[in-house]
Amino acid sequence: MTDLTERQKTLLLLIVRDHIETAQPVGSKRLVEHYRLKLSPATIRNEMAALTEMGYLRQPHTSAGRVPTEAGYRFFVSQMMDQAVLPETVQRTISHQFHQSGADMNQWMTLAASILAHQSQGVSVVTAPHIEQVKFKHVELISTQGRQVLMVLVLVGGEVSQQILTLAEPVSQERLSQTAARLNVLLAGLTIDAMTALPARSDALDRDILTLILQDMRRSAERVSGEIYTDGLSNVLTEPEFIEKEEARRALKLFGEPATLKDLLDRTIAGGNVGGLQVLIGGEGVWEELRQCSMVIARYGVPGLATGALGVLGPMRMSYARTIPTVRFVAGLLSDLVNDTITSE
Amino acid sequence: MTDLTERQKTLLLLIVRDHIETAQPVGSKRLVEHYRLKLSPATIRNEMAALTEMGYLRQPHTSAGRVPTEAGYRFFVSQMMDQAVLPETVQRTISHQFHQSGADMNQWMTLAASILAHQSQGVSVVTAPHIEQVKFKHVELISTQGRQVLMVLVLVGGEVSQQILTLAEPVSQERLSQTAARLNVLLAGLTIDAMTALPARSDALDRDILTLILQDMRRSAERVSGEIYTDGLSNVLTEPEFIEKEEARRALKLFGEPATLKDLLDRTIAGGNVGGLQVLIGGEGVWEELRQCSMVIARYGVPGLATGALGVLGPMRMSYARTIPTVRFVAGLLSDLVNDTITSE
DNA sequence: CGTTAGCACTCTCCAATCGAGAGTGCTAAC
DNA sequence: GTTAGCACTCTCGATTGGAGAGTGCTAACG
Repeated sequence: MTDLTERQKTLLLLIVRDHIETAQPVGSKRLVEHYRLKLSPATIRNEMAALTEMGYLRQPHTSAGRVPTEAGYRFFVSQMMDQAVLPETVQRTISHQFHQSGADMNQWMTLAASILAHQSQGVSVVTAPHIEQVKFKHVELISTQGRQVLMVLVLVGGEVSQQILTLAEPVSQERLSQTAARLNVLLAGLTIDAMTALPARSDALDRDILTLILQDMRRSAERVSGEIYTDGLSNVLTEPEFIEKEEARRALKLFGEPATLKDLLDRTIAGGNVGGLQVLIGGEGVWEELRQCSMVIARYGVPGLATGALGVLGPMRMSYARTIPTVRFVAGLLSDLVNDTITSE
Repeated sequence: MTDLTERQKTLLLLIVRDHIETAQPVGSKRLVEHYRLKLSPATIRNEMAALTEMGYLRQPHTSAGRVPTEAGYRFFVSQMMDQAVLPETVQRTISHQFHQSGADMNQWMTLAASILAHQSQGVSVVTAPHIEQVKFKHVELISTQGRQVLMVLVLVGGEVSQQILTLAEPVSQERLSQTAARLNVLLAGLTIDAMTALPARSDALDRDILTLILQDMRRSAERVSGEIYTDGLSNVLTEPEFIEKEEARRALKLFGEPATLKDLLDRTIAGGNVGGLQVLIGGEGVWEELRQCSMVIARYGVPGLATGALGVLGPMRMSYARTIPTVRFVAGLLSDLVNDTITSE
């Protein structure tokens, strides 16, 4: 890594860049001509041989050009990381889109997924921010008919869940409202732990509802991330490396199943600090299905309060120069938005 | 259509069936051997020539076997329609899965999409049931902090929407609760029309909230169907006809965009009677993107109250014998579920 | 008259072949 | 350290030549 000469470094970067653009193995001659190097092809060949020796390049067959290995990409990305910036015009366009959309989490997520997919020409995933410390805020009980009751539960942070429950016997709306009012006072701002520590309620209805509330809150706490938004699935098929359907199918399948996807996103970036960007190249030897792919992922939100994850999946040959700053920028934007809506609690 | 002899009919059905199974053009010899026909290949050839003449079959090239045309498939499907039944064991398994899942619309939709995709090996789409006559049921106003207020709106039928709004100035939770209570009494059971006919409210807060409620209800009314659930996207790539990536890509793209998808589903089956099944073969000359595909779609729910749509997309060569009864069965199941939760209103 | 055997014909598919082109590694000279 | 020259290797595309499958037609058969 460090034992590369300056010339080797620039050469390696050029090769990776060229291969990302053309999807073709890059040869010495092409390199010289295309980038007007002040060196002869023969010299380049020597350097390329050295880089191959060191594991940064690979030849698909004896006489094709060179192709970056995962190590090669990794080097490229490490250079990119602290340098790539999104053009200001693009930044403004994106910001604009966000500010123009409603103040609705759902829309933000969809928009973020759409922007990521478009900019990167890859498949995007965004998980809704998840409140890390689940706290009760408000409950509402609405009688629908007979024994059916609609329970709407609001958590601190604005997460809302609804559930239809069937009581043992019909209960009037009046009594339901009283129960809700009672619980709202009693439970205001409590965490799960605080609620379980509460003495048992004498009223049977109170007890039942309380149990359901706890159940809902636990379910909410279990989720490491919220709902999943994805976009750009069809981009998978445009990439030349996915002519081999089997590879494409695997990756696509991974992304078609929200559960797996969420798992992947959560696990790779678990506990990751917000703002930090992570680039997974070639599945990092762990995810067989992603052997040919790369992912750029990041966490966003307010640590300790509410965070979510977002990322882009593409071929290993994806345009990092474009994707990395975009992911970073959108993550920042979402963090701000989350911050604005959350900190007021 | 009617001028087919009995023998031609059985032959045509066999050919379509065989081609669906093997994905290969079917020849006269194979047909005789594989189905132990009491005829010689030569006779079959004559009949096949006739069927080709009539437009039910097609030869990809001079000397390949025959392949069904869209008309051929259509004939096959029309035979299938009132005959195909889902094995009882499968029916039970599916019912079981539904009854085991929670009484949650969200879960039902996901489950339905998953079952359809699995059974048919195609891509499934399900739209949540949509209340056709939007009526107010309940509103809840919850102060989050300062001027931010969370409004939860419940419509008759259980549809819930939430929205964060920012008031001109801070308002106490007490005042919000009063406002909500007042509106709940005033608006109970009203339709959009009835609400607009209401005399203007004197209280400014009442007026603002009322406007927002109306806005939400209108938005809800505009949607012909609810949220979209889909599954089995990766199945697209397993089908041999999608080796030609371009076709696959088109169809996939169509399904990747919820908006388009919803439009397609709604338009094809708009006003269709619940229970009726519709089979779109080869895009019916209208949808260019689906030239190679077929869709089996149905509406479910309670007409005039709440209906949704569901369907399966696959290659034109899809297993109708499997897909048609599955779609029909799942539609029936969902109708029952919707009926159970809705009629009690 | 419907059915069947036989046969010539057509077309695809596959494998083998071949030459062009690209790129390399090595050696020797600058 | 850099470069020119050259022999070598390997892929890719076009071409070719069966093999195989399936057809349509004709003539014979019951």
